Amino acid sequence: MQNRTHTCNELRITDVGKEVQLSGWMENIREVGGNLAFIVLRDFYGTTQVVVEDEEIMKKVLPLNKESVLSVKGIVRERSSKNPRQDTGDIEVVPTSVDILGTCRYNALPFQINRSKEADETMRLKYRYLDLRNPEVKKNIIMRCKVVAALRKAMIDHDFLEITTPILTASSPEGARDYLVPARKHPGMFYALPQAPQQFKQLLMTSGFDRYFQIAPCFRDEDARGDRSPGEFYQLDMEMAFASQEDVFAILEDVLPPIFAQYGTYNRASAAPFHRIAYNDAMETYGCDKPDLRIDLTATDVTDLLSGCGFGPFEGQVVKAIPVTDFTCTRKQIDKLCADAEVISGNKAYWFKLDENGEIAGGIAKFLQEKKDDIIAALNLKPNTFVALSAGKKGAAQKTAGALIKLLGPLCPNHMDAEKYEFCWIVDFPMYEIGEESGELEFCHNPFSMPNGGLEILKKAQSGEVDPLTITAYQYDLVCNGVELSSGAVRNHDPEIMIEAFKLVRLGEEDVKAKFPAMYNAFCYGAPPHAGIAPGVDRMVMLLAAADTIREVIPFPMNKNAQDIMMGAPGYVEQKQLDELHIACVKEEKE
RNA sequence: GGCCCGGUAGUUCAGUUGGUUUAGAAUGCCAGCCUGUCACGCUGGAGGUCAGGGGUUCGAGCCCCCUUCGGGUCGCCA
Repeated sequence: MQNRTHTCNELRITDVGKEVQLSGWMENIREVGGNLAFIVLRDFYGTTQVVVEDEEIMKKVLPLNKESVLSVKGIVRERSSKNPRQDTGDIEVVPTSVDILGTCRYNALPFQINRSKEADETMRLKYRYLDLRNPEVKKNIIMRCKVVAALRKAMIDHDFLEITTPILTASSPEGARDYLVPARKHPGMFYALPQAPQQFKQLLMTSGFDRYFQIAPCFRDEDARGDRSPGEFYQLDMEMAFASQEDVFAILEDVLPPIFAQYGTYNRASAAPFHRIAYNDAMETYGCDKPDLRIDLTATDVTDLLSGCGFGPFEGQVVKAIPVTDFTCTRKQIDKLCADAEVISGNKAYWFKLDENGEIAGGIAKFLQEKKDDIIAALNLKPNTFVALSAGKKGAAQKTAGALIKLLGPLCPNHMDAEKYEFCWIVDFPMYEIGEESGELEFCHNPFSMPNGGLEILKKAQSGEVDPLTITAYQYDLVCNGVELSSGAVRNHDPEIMIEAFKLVRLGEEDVKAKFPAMYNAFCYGAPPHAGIAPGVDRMVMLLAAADTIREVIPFPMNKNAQDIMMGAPGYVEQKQLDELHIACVKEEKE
């Protein structure tokens, strides 16, 4: 049975007189008196007005609840009063018959469809199928589909093959917490859902595939954030054989800007080559490893100048200063800025101003008067400049400065050109760090990256000639507007270098073999140099949609506590299922 | 797990140092009226365990404590 001849966004003045059939949801019915009512019929494509003048049809539709699904057969007629704000606003359909295809049994919905974005998020997620009826909400999902299609096309055009990799795989010993799946045929054993197809894609390189990509689902059992959905997310995962860092950069610099410019809320995106900032420089200058380059503010180290100025919290600490010229914010905004920075970073923020007369005033000014001239010279201050300050151990001072910069940007429109996409590469990540808990040398990121300097530099570190903390890796992040889109690396494909890299963190060949058996063994059979990266699809779409949270661009998102309250996941299962899986649940003991 | 913010009609919110009849508004819902609406309009109506529990007080939506739920953030995210 055919339900429609046209969609609800198709009929125009040129269709007047045609006999048509439309189907969709009854978004609204306006009964204006006598025997006259107007129905707004909505489908995926848009809305069309149906005018009810017939008594029989009126009797049929008036008792219906809004959001019931109708099929309307009728004649297209020119409206006597047109609506220029509606695509189909020149016409209306006069029904000859109305069929009810799906009744909405409730006259009170959990929220009004076209205002669902204002509703409580828990309600939206519980009734996501109603939330998604809102064209404003649906829009982001449609855009996501188009972006994914464009990414796929661009990658295929660059001679990448999309290859799917297993979802049920082995638990990996490092990184995030795994989602485990019990193995029915192997009591006590578990599969894990992949945190990323990392090892598989490197094995594909070892297999001789030259260019791989995949819109890959990734699963990590970690807590949520506004830009991090719990449980699962998608990456544009890619890897290239015989490739350098430059080759990877060139691909993404070619693939991403056109897609951002075409689909983004803002139509400007940085052109190739993207800015490159060394990790240590980013931390010094922007106070974070994902700077928002739309903001032109930077932090300056003023430790030598201010740590001994007499202000207690600066005593013996690293001090960072962020000058903001032509500052116009109120005292109230400054207080909020400092309070917000403290919430975000966990450290207090301080400030002073160089007022219109060139005097140091406000905030901690009284501790600075003695060194006024030095301060003005060091920071090159002009009148009407606000200076935000942070202090603490190096990391804490940087982090607070980073929080201040990201808060100051939106507060000072003259220091932020917000309506564009500004990409940058963060490069030269340190290979090793001193672990906070262990106090010993550990891998800073992942152990698969190629150290800058290769085998030689590792051997020098081993012999004490070189400080291992100064070794950098061919590891890079792609950042856009302060959002980390992606991490990637030139991989360590040489078993000898791998063993040497592990030696520095007190692990031997046996440990490498035990942790990454497939990859290590594969590399022993001749592996090509290779490099790759994996931009997060959800985060890209979030940026493109200028959405407040990542949940706005995921069709069926989970809540912060990793629950799908619509489906009831996670949920209890039948005892029989547990028995088959050899699982006995221990009741959680409450203290 | 720590810290911060929040929970008041179906929904979004207001609610004054703690004190005025029946805790308000908007929207939605229900009823009546309305022949060109398009956020239709007009009149009327229903709708509340002020998240739950305990405390302070002559008196608590408001102050204190506990619990719970939600959001943000830190930890965490090779």
